[in-house]
Amino acid sequence: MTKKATPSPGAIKAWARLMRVSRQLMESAEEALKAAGLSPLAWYDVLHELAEAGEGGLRPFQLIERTLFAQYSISRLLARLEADGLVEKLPVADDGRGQTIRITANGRETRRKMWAVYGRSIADLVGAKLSADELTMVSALLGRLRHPPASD
Amino acid sequence: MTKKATPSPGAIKAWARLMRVSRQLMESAEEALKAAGLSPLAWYDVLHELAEAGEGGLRPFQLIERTLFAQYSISRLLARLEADGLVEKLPVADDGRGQTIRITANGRETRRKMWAVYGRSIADLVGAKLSADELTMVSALLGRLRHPPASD
DNA sequence: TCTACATAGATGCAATTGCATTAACTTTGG
DNA sequence: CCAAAGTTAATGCAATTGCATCTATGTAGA
Repeated sequence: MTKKATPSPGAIKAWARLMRVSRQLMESAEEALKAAGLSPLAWYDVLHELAEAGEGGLRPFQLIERTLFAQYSISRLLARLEADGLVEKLPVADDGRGQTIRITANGRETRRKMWAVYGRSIADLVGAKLSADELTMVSALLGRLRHPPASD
Repeated sequence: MTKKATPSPGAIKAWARLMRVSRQLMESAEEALKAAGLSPLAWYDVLHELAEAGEGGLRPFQLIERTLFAQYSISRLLARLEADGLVEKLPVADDGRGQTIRITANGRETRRKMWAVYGRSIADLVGAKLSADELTMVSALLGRLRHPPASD
């Protein structure tokens, strides 16, 4: 009998804090971007992955794995990013179904501008609130909650 | 010069973990409810607040304060809950604009059923992953991130 | 009292999301 | 080589969300 149907008060509190705080912080960051006239966080996430991927770009399904967005969500997000000239879609040599998404110079510039605001939000909302050790501890503890228990 | 434009690597990592883990866990819980043929988490949040409030009920604006949902979101959610017979709307004696929302017996029952599933998710996803001390630590650290820095 | 302003809650409309399906390939197994 | 099954990405349509506004009521000050 290791399965508990009802969580401990400590677990409930940790859960509640996690849900509430993450939502609040996310909204604060989102708000800051909007106030600066920039695009939503989801755009940043994708541009960030693409920037890290470099010239080789990424396939949409790889973006799905990395960002955890839904397939249709990525499909539409990429359509908007392309319409805005932030990414380009290239055919894939050995797979006629697929495409490779590559960030454009314009996309990199947009990402840079977004980071100026987003990074400051992170610094203000998290960096300024906890010490380096505490940050490490939070990361480690949250890491143990990953579901399924894997990857970074 | 205490304002940092760029967050430390530790802050970035903690932020990323927080956003990713909270989303994953939320989705897992949401999925479990759906798989059990139950309503979404937002319904639970509201029913929970109303159940705690007791016979006196709560005004919609109080629900907004407690749940952090948007005004229009609460307005529509309550309309659906009422349509399902889970809550009832009562006029307020001394304020003709307002109403008091009270949970019904049916609503309490629905909340109970949802908790059976939701509680198990919390136990599995959080309670089973960290010790009591670690849970306390997570709650404390996350508590320091509340924004604005206040209330429980 | 009357006007100006504030607060409570609902809602029209456009944009976004989620679900289910589809179209266009690829791969596998006979 | 062919049929069946799998993968990749897009999309029609309904439901939900977000924004801005609106109605109704309450409050404060001239």
